[in-house]
Amino acid sequence: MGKAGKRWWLFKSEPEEFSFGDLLKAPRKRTFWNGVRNYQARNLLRDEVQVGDLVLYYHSNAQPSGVAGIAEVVGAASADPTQFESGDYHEPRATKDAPVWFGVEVAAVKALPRLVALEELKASAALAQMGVVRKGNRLSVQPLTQAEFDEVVRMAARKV
DNA sequence: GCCAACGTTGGC
DNA sequence: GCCAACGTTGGC
Repeated sequence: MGKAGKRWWLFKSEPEEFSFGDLLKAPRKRTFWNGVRNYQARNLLRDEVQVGDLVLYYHSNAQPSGVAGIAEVVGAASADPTQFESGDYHEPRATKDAPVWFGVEVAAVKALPRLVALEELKASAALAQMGVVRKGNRLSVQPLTQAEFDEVVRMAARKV
């Protein structure tokens, strides 16, 4: 932990659950990124994602799926409160002293001028290594290179 | 709704 | 520790 320098990430969210538009409408355009229940994604949130990092906000299970906006990490990892509540996100093994699941606070930076669909991401040679275009990659928190992040932003600025 | 890909669980 | 069964993700 305690890395130097900004990093770049892609966070997936189903827009029916919480879209980028919902984030823009949220108080102070912020939300706590909760509900991650995958250990690899949790480890990234807990150990790697830092305040100041930039996030591509990806809509999954959407028509079409793709990158909708840019967000920024504004709060360091803390226990996901939903693990202590009853319901789908409850985690019986979690205690306040030893939480199992973590989240970070994110804030909307801006919507992209247009959604960059998964189909376009797949068609870009520059993005061939990006996790989301690779078959079977279901991680909801994925690291990006700065070049990948910048390329998606550039694509969004171009007409289709 | 289908199903491929992957993660998790649990019997042994 | 192996691995089959099961559950989930997410594109299509």
